[in-house]
Amino acid sequence: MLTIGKLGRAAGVKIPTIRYYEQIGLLPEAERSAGNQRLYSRKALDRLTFIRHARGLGFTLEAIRDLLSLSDTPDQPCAAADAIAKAQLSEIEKRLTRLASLKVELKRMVAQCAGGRIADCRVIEVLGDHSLCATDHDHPQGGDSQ
Amino acid sequence: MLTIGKLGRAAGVKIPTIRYYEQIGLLPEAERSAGNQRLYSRKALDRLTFIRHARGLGFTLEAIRDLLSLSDTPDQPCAAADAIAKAQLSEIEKRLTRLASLKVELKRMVAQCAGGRIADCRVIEVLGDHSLCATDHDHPQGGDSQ
DNA sequence: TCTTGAAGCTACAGTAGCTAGAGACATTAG
DNA sequence: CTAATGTCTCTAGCTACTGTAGCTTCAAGA
Ligand SMILES: [Zn+2]
Ligand SMILES: [Zn+2]
Ligand SMILES: [Zn+2]
Ligand SMILES: [Zn+2]
Repeated sequence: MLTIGKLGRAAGVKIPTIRYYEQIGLLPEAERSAGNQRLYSRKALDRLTFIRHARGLGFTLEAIRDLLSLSDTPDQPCAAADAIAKAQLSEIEKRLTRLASLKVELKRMVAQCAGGRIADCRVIEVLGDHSLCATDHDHPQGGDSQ
Repeated sequence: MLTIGKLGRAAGVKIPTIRYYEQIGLLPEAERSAGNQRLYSRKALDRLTFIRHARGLGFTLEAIRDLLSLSDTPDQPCAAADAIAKAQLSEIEKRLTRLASLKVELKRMVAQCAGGRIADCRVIEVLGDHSLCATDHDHPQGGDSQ
């Protein structure tokens, strides 16, 4: 059995994060020692490692919750899991597209500035007027992350 | 003078967002009508448009705050503004790199699954074991967005 | 056995950038 | 004048944590 600190080091997850995952029900409530400290099994380490890896790939905690519950029913078909992964892939692709166009715009902006006074700064000018942009680079409404 | 609704429509910003920007001091406190409703000048519209455009390019509100205060001193050299833009560009480039490697991993995962039972699902398997990944795609610590 | 320092506990507050809702007041078109 | 729409303040909520305060417990050395 591992203490929370060892579990955290083993999985690469910070202690408060582990407690947070327990609090939101992503990890089951840990067993406790006589002195009320959390104790974790090997299985808990696997689960946390799964979570950490999925987070590293950008999945939301909600998606991870679903994936974990799917992985508890190994005989079911995996279509649902695959669908979650595909959705994540397309989300990432969407963000990539958007970031690529932001990059183009920012590069243009920075390159066009001659470096004089603020009054003549192309950066400030372009920020004030989208019609000076080359692309549409639309504003997103719902953003999650990384 | 514009009411908050007209200002919002003109700039493409939702009403609560405008009030939020005022609350955090990104927009100055608006003048009020006899009936206590906010009234905005053309200048306020320009400022909000600037904010919205910069947000659309992924700048944080803090960066925008700095850019706005720089643009109030038109005779200063623009190096500071350019530095903010360059920092934003490199942030975007960092995210692009990361997202590109996530995309590779996710594509691989999805492609390798033959679509059987969960027990044999490549998606679930890879999520549980990073050594099955082709790249490092490191977990970030501080994520902001889009 | 005693002591000390590290590790763990709970609970709450804070981060970014909004968004949504309740319940009251203002403005405007017909 | 009335009804519909717009706006007001205030509060709480979202994601995924992170940090703090003020305690208790544990492990190792003397
Ligand atoms: Zn410049
Ligand atoms: Zn633009
Ligand atoms: Zn599968
Ligand atoms: Zn991996």
